[in-house]
Amino acid sequence: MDQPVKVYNTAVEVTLEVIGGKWKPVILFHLTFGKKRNNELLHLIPSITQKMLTQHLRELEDEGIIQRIIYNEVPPKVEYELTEYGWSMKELLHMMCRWGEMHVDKKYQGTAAIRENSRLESAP
Amino acid sequence: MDQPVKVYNTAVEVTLEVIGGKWKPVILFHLTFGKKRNNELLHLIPSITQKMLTQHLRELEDEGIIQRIIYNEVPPKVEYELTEYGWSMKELLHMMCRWGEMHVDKKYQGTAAIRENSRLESAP
DNA sequence: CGGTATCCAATTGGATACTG
DNA sequence: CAGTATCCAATTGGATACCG
Repeated sequence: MDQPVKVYNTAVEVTLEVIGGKWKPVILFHLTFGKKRNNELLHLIPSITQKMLTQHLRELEDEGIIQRIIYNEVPPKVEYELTEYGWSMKELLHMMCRWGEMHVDKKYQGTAAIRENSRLESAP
Repeated sequence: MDQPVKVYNTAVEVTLEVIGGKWKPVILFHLTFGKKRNNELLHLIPSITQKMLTQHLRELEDEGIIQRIIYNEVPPKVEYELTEYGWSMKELLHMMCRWGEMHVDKKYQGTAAIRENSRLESAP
């Protein structure tokens, strides 16, 4: 009875609470292409530090967006992957990616670029 | 020649640079429903302060996403609206909104709610 | 009404060293 | 390999007072 109810002003704020912050969308974006290990993510996101990566992975795990898979091996092996629920973010993440591609092409023409073949371009 | 070129690792980072942060998506979301005045935005986003609102409005203006319309009246009247370019974010913002609505319904059932009739639900 | 300016608190981010 | 722990720097956010 009378459980505390949090009220958001718009649903956009809800989404931001889950994927807000500097790194979460980037991490999740990479995971939409499949399972990734700690070190893989560090290399895919060169400017992130181990501390920030771990911190955000834990928060995403707590939200039920991703899950850790721990293999009992030596040396240790851990993989991160989207949960079934986490996959519901794929469309949104890819839309963010496509908008960014458009923005670079249109506004930063020649003065900014996107590394490697991480462009979605015509992909779904 | 040899103008400095900024390299992003993924296009998602580009998008975050434009609409990242705690308030920008919320501000823009409200603007997708039409022009808004300073005071209107303050009431639509009760937890934002005047300082933060102004600061983010200026940044969005610099990016060419929104524009200020100053009416020469007494008392002063200023309105903010999306630029034609800014409208290209509408689909993304509304998708963020819809994901948030789904998340509240699915995960916070009963313990969180979205204020007023700001839900999109079946809207485009 | 629609802001600035200032100052201070809280949060976030990063470098480095160390652990199972 | 996959992290913790600690400490410090930078950025962000907020309260208050004031201005055109």
